[in-house]
Order: sequence, then C-alpha cells, then structure tokens
Amino acid sequence: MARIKISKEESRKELIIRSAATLFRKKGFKAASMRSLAEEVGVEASSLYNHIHSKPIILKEICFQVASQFLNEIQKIEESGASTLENVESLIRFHIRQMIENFEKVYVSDREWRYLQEPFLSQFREQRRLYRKRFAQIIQDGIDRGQITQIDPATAVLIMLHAIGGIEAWHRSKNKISGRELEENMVAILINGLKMKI
Amino acid sequence: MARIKISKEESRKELIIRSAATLFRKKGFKAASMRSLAEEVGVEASSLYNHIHSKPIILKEICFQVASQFLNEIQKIEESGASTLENVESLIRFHIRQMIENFEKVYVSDREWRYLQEPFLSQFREQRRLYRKRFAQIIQDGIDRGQITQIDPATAVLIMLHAIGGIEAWHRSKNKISGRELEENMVAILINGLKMKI
DNA sequence: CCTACCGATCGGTAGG
DNA sequence: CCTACCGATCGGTAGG
Repeated sequence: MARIKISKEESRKELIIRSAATLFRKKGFKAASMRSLAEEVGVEASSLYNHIHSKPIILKEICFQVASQFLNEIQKIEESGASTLENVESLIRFHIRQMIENFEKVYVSDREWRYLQEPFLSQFREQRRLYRKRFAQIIQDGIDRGQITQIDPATAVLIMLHAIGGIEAWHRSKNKISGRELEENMVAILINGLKMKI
Repeated sequence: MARIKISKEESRKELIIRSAATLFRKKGFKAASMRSLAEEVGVEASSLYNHIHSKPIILKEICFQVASQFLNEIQKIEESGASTLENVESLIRFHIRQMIENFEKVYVSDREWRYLQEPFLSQFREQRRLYRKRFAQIIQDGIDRGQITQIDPATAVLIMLHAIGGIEAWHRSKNKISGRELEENMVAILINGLKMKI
C-alpha cells in the first residue's frame, strides 16, 4: 500500500511538471501562474504544494531533466569511435529529435532557464558551458583532421544550437513539412556548412 | 519654446524606451517592473506615465521600430538587382550587424514580442510572416537558378534567423572573438550550407 | 485535496 | 515630476 501511494504521488508530480512545461512554454515562466497550472491539472492552487515545493523548483526539475539527457547523449557519442563528421551529425540529429518529440521541456529548458534560482542557476550555467565546450571540441577535432572547414568552433556550436532552437517556429506554423523532412533539411544545411570546401 | 519642449519630451521618451529595451532583455518583459524601469531612468514610477502610455505600448514601440528597419532593408535588397546568393549574404550580414550593434532592441523584438497586446500582436505576427516569406522567396529564386542546393526555403530561413539570434550567447560570453570575426564565421557557415554541392 | 487567507508586488491613476 | 494610493494578482501557508 505504501508502494502504491508513492507511485501515485510520483505520477501526480510528473503530471504537474509536464503541464507546467507546456504552460511555461506558452506563457513564459513569469507570466504562467500557479493558479492557471492548478486549473490545467484540475485542482486548487494550494493543492499543488502537496506534490511540488515551489514554482522555481518545477523549473529546476525541467531544466536538469533535459540537461542530463543531452549530457548522456554527448557522452555516448564521444565514446562511439565514429568519425568526427558522423559525431557532429549524430549530435545534431539528437538535438533535432528532442526538439520535435520532447518539445515542451526542451524549449523551456532552452529559453526559461534564466528564471532558475541559485544555486541551480549557477549549476545549470556550468553544465551548459561544459556541454558546449565538449561540442566545440568535437568540431575542433574535425578541423584538425581536415574534415571541417577552418572556422571558430564556438561560433559553429552557437549556430547549430540556435538553428535547432528554431524548430519552435516549425511547431507553430501551419502547413508544416514533416518532422522527417525537417530533420533532413536541417542536417543538410548545417553539415554542408561545416564541410571542407573542395 | 513649444518646439524645445517637444524635443525634450521626445528624447525623454526615447531614453525610457532604450532603458526598457535593456531591462526587458535582461529580465524578460513580464519580470521587468515599471518601478525598476523608473529607477533606471531616475524618476518615480508614476512619472514615467507622463512620457509613455503603458508597459505594453513600450514593447510595441520597440518591436515595430525593429520590424520597420528589417522591412526597409529587405526592400532595398529585393530591388538591388544583385545575384541571389549575394542577396542572401547581404541580408544575413544586415541581421548579424543589427544583432551586434542594436542588440537590446533587436533581441527584445525577437524574444518578447509574444507579450504584445492586440491588435499589435496580430499586426506584428503578420509583418513577421510576410518578411519571412520574402526571405524564403529570395532563397527559392536561388534554387531555381541552381545557385542554392535543393532544400525547403522556409526551413532555410528558420535556420538563418535563429542561428543569428544565437549572437545573444556571444554577447554574454567572455573571451569573445571580435564582431568582425563573428560575422565572417557565421556568413561562412551559413552561406556554405546553402551553396550547391559540386 | 479544499477553504480561507496572508504579505508582497504589480501596473496604473488622482491630484497637485 | 512627486506623494499617496487603488484594485488585482501573485506565490505560498495554516489548518483541517
């Protein structure tokens, strides 16, 4: 019975976090009220606090959940032993798919993290900085091996990540091309942009 | 004397709008309070209302100021008679420079426009939609003429605009490369990504 | 999970 | 341009 209660609590909490992600994306963290979140979930605002600690802690859970997924993936890729350009492509594809399939949380983590409270704000910034550094290192390897054109790796990372963030506009548009087509088009442009000119 | 008074009023208003742009960028529109804006400007909150109508109207002024600059520029480029790839490059360079030199307003117009009130929200969305359509048309011309690789033009626009939005991260980073280098690197990657593979 | 409620802060107005 | 102030809304707590 204790087990059942715990698992119910857990799923309730996750429902709240998922609803919050959608709400934070739509309205922005500051403009999204706990009252509107409660309405979405179907309870009174005060009842939310039986499952979550506070509004900023919800944001923290979203941001760190997403961050750990990307850190796991880059770890796998670094250890893959594939060629650099393949590694860049894998990572880009992972970002694109996350942005398509796990849109609400990824978007919130990308755009609303600045409302994190300390010490989470600093921790998140640091994770982000290290992630980008590792991404830049993969690109640097590609330059060293002559697979990637002579560019500033940090700038390349910046372009990649933000370009992929643009999928937000795709979600909002009518007459979308398919997710598959979107992925192929983005990969084509971005990878082509990195390749050595011959 | 009336003329002097008016010109003083105007510059006071523009000071408020510039301060607001910086504040909206730093805190986000919702989190930025009129009281903190007043503090920045050096008056009491209530005194702001002698120069501006309301908080959302400040946002409107920022967004439409920026939008009209981009609309002017794309107009000039469409009429230039240059080759397609040159047109794309000109437009990208304009975006990059605006993002570097007119950062606060451009960033706010890019990220905070969703807090616009009707009817401005709809008007802004429509201007944006048309702008992107014109940008996509330039790329479509390039594809038709065989200068640009076979990709979805709307996706290409999405990538370009959001990649350039990434300059925000450049502003925030220490150890920046120079603005000039940034521009050249971004142009290199983005234009290279569009070009026909040979 | 709800009712009742709190202190803080918000955008904005009245009046001078 | 300021003092004084308003109603609305916010995140969150007490107590059951």
